[in-house]
Amino acid sequence: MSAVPVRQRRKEARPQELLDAALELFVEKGFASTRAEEVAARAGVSKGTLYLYYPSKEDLLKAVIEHRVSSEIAAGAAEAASFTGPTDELLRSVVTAWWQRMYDSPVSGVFKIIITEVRNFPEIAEFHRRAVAEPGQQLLGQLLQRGIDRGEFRRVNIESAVHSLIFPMIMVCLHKHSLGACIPEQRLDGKAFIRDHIDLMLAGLSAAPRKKRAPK
Amino acid sequence: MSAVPVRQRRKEARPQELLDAALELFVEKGFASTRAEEVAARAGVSKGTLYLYYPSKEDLLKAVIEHRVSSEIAAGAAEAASFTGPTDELLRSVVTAWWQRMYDSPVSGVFKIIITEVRNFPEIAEFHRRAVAEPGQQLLGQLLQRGIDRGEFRRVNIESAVHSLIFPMIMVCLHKHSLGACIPEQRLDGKAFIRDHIDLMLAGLSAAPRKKRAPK
Amino acid sequence: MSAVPVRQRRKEARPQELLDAALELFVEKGFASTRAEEVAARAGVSKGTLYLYYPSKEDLLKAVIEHRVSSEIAAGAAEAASFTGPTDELLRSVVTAWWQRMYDSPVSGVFKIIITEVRNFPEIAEFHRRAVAEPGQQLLGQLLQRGIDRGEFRRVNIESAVHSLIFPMIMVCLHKHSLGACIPEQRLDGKAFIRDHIDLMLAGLSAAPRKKRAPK
Amino acid sequence: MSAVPVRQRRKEARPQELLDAALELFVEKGFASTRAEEVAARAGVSKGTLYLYYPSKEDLLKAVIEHRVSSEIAAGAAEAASFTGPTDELLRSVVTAWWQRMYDSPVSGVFKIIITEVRNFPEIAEFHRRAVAEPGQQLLGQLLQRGIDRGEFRRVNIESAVHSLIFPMIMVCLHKHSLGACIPEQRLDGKAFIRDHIDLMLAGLSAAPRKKRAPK
DNA sequence: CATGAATGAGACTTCATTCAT
DNA sequence: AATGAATGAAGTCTCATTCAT
Repeated sequence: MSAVPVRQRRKEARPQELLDAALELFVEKGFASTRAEEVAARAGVSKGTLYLYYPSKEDLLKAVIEHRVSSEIAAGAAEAASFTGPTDELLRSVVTAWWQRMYDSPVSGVFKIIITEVRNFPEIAEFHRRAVAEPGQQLLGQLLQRGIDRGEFRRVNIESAVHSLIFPMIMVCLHKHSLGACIPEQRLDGKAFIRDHIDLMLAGLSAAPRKKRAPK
Repeated sequence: MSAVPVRQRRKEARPQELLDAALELFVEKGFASTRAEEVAARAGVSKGTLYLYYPSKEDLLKAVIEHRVSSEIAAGAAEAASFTGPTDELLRSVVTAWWQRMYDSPVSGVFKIIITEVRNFPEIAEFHRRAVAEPGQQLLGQLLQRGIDRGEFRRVNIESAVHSLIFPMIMVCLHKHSLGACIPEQRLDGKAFIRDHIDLMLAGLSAAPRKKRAPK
Repeated sequence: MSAVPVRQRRKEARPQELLDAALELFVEKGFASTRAEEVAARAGVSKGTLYLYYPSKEDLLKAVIEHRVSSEIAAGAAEAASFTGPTDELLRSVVTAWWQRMYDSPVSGVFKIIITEVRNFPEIAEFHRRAVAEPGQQLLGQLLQRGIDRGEFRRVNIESAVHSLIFPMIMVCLHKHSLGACIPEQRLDGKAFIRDHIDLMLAGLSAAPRKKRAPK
Repeated sequence: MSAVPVRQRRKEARPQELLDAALELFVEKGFASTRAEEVAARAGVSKGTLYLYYPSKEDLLKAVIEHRVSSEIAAGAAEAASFTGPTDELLRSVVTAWWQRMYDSPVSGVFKIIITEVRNFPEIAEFHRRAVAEPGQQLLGQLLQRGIDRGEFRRVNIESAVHSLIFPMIMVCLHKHSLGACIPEQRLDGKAFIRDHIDLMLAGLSAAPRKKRAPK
């Protein structure tokens, strides 16, 4: 109701607001094509203010990538660890929920940024390995191992199976922020697809008697 | 006298050489971060010459994306159409070979460019739909349909299954040109993974008696 | 309760502290390359406080230049006026002491600032003429005139002789704050040089046929 | 007569023209207060062209300082070395001519730049030592030594005498580009002063009981 | 009085594009 | 056709100054 002061003072909220704005824009237009001033404008501050919080556009990029990603990854691991019951249920409920939260949040865009920018900023690779790849591989690997140990799954190559499981999940995130954002009519129904995908995976992993796999 | 001078001899190869150089660099550094002069330099010509063949950097980008992609996609379709024999063999041989050729060639990088740049150049989306998504969906959809029709596969949602099958293949291409190019030690063995992936898919698609899928 | 709080106690010292900090920094880095915030920081206050005392950076510069310079100049004049005795003694004692006090104090840096900044801030030229050049010329001119009048010195061009006398003194000040501050090993021994310089000047000014200079 | 082409091509002359423009401006306004675009404009080219020749403003500064300075210094040494005749003549003719050429040329401004910028760019100190201070000290030191050896001069401290001789010469150069450029009416007559200065120096150095100075 | 978050004009530098040769 | 010098719009970043607290 009262006039908003031209110069607000919200030091605590600023970094977060800037990161949110930067994430949106970096995902939308790419890092190099996003102007620092646009990020500031979307966060509702002036150009100079951005540089008060992040010493350079590159530092902003790194902050954007690291921000919230680790916690998102960790969140799923905790739930999965405490789960009791058949492993297919675990995949259908916990993993799906985990993916869904990621997909619905702006964090899903981070995959696009990482893929786009690793070769320009190799520190990102190290961050990805430490905060994304290894924990993810760990989490899902243990999950599959649990299914195998409990006799629910066949003895498959775990690393490959993890990739078969996870890659489509990432692709849906990438799609959401690339083609999916351009041609709405052909937007893929992420949720339905992931359900089908997990079903297909579970069918493929299932221990039930099946005929030969052709020997190599 | 007898030898045609090098410059002369290469004249008609120029556009191709420029496209190759541009593809490499756009994949490596991204479109916005690649300088026109770099492309020219990698193609062994001067900056001015680039503009003789492509009126702008953006036109060069479009030419790069369209170049060879359609033919790569079509190649697989032809072979698949003429294949006789069990569908799992078709997937294992033709599809794998098709992927492998793509993966080994620079064209694999086009996926990265498309994902990165669609939102900046929406014409790319249309091209992708027409030249990549629809033919690919068509090809693999028919392939799965064939398996179902022949009683080899279960009646799965074809669209979803196509995505489960194809997304990891694309992800491996993306990986090759992003993280895989940065951390060699964790480079994923594309060929082995795709073999495992197709096996897992086939297991999941297999018509063999299996227990219920939990109703939603 | 009895002790006045530090902040309080310093309040009236603020302008002085700011000038000292500014002098140091302007001499060290130059006016344009010194940030207002640096001056404030060196004076132990915040950026805003600086602007409480000086309305702009340029005003600060002018205050720095004018501060203490006039009094330094005047100091020598008073002592010289009251001196009785041979003029060479006057030069050796009073003038040397005057130079020494200047050289040892931060005021010596003002010469550098004046030379550097006059062309950007022409008011400085007028100040310099009024507060430095004319009094100095006056003081030393009278001193040389006294030597001539007393038959101690030859009839030289007084203006030139003043310059021959004073320019090296200024140069040593400039050197102290430029090259001398960078290459310590080649730092010139100001005091010894000024002694030798005055001896050489006196030898040149001397009216009488002279024997060799008194051994060290 | 004919229209000057908008885009001239004069690659060979450009660096020189840019250095001349930069020297003028750096001397006039100081390095930090001179905009790169001003330098370009004064050289008659656009901003971008400047960066075609010098990768940064700082590199331009270094090029400006090094340009022509060494050769100016060396020029005097050659003439002095070949001189035969009384040392006072040598000082009066060769050294004066050497100074005069320096003073009349834009190179005289380099002293101002060096003094102003050494502390910001310490590489300048090393350059100065190598290209200016040591050769100069060498040249004039030998000259004085020659006078002493020939019995023309007293046995003075050579280093100090060199400074007494040279510092006023430098000061006149500094003056020309600082105060002298601001208050024309009080512009010091450099040539006359240097003549008087050398006379005074020679009187001070002279070994013999001397009569009055030879009338001009 | 003092603070320091915020601003925005302005400086350095890059690079797509042009065009005389 | 090919070159590469030249341009200038545009982007990153700095910093003098303001002002709400």
